[in-house]
Order: sequence, then structure tokens, then C-alpha cells
Amino acid sequence: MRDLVNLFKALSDESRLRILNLLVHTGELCVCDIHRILNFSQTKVSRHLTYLKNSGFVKDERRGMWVLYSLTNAEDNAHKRLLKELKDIFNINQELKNDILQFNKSIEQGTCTTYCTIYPKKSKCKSKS
Amino acid sequence: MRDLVNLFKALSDESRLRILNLLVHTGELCVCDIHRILNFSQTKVSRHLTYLKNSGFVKDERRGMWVLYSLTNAEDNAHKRLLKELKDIFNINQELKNDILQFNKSIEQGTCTTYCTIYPKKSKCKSKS
DNA sequence: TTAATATATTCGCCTATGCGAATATCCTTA
DNA sequence: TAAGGATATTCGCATAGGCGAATATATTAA
Repeated sequence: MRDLVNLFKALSDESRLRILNLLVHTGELCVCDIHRILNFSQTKVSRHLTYLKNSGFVKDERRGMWVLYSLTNAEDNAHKRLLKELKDIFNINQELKNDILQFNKSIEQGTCTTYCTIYPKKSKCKSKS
Repeated sequence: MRDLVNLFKALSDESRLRILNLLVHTGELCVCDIHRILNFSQTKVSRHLTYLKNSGFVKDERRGMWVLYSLTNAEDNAHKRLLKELKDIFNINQELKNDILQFNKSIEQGTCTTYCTIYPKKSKCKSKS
């Protein structure tokens, strides 16, 4: 029960939903990419990522200088269901589409650290979506 | 976006989830039934019902002395999806089952105002679930 | 009109949490 | 080891929201 409430709490913030939307779409991103794409202060991004990590929605992995964040594999049943639904809800949300456009721009302009510097080979993969 | 966040905020509290679970299961209940079944103070029940009403999850209807609360018909797409998922999540949650047991007890003992006093004819219907 | 029951609201208090600014820490490279 | 970029944490402040106690309001019945 407490876990369930905490899942909803993690989703109760517009900044966190926008971050999750980006991670759902891209697979993984470093902090500075989220910072640039959403135009959030670095502190703000880091704080919300910590919150999402504690809630179990995301995990982090250090890659040299950078820390990459991505969605966790939901083991809990409620988590699994919510995540699935969340993806659909993101898909039908107009406002969130703009964030994806900003991500695409960062790929085209070569400013996306995750896919242009850390994983340059994956950068082309982006055209698939 | 703000609407979506507000839906999640409404679900970010254990008391509200327990109230919603009861309403999902029973269809509608008056404030005093929720008060007795969940053993919440009357103030607490009223406060959370007001919150749920403002968030769009429930509606109220005065019936003489009592005010009956029930789920709204979700018009919004995200609301519709969340509600559907919520019902499944409630179903697989062990802790919430006890609240349903308490409701059943109140039916058997004749202390459920909604189905023994306000709608006595519906009281038998309860055996269907 | 008065009493009783049901419901809503207000008040004071406390905690959670959001924010920016500043600072600390970690990692790489020179 | 020093510099610089990336990330995390701390601090001070403000607001949201949870709670119980008390109070107000609404409705019914006597």
C-alpha cells in the first residue's frame, strides 16, 4: 500500500512526468541532456531524478564523467501496470510531444551528449522512432 | 498536463485510495458509511472526499440527510485509462480486501446506512459480488 | 422552534516537498 | 596535482497538504 502511494507520488509532479516521458522515448539520457532539453536547472533535474530513483521508476549508471538514467524493469505488479499505462498516456499528450521535438533537435544539432558523445553509434537509431 | 498531475496527486494518499477502493466496489456510499467502515474521523473522510471531488474522481449527491459519493464518468482520456487500471490494481491488492470485508460486515449487521437505510432494496444486491 | 444526526469548514500545528543559489563531490585530462 | 565539466547535496525559504479539535451548516423529526 505504501509502495503504491509512493508510485503515485512520484508521478504527481509535472517536471518528473516530463523527465519520465523523455526516458520512455529515448531509453536513457544523462543528466545534462535532460537539463538542456527541458531547460531545467541542473539542481532541479538532479533532485527529481533522485526522487524517481528512490521511487523505483528509474535507475542510474555512471559512464565516465556522466550518469545515465533509464527506466527500471518493473517487478512489482502495480508498477508494471502503471508504467504501461503511463506510456499510452504520454503518447496521447500533446504537451509532451514538444519535449520529444526538442530531443530530436538536440540529435540533429549534435548537442545530445548521450547519443552524440557517449553512444555515437546509437545516434542514428534515433531516426527509427 | 496540469490535469494529469492533479489526477496523480489525488491518488497519492493512502486514505484516498482506500476510499476510492470502497466506492469502486460498492458503487456509492454516504460519508458516514465510509467513516464507519474505514474507521476514519468524520472530518478526515469529508476532507478527502472534497479533494477527490475537486480532482474529478468522484461526485456527490444529497439524499435527504445524507450525501452520497460515487465515481464520476471519466470523460478525459487519461482519467479513463487511469481509472480502469486503478480498478485492476485494487483487485490485486491484499490490504484493500480487508476494507471490503468490513463493508460486507456492515451489510450483514445492518449498519450500512447507504444500503440498509437509504437504499434497502439494493442491500441484497451486495451478495452478487 | 428545538433536538438530533449528518456533513462541511476553520484553526493551529506539523511534515513533505518544490525552488534557486551556493557548495561539495566525482571523474577526466592536461 | 590542478583545472574543468558533470552531478549531487545543502541551505533557506515558501507552499501544499495531512491531522484532530472545534465549530458551522444542513436536514429531518418531534
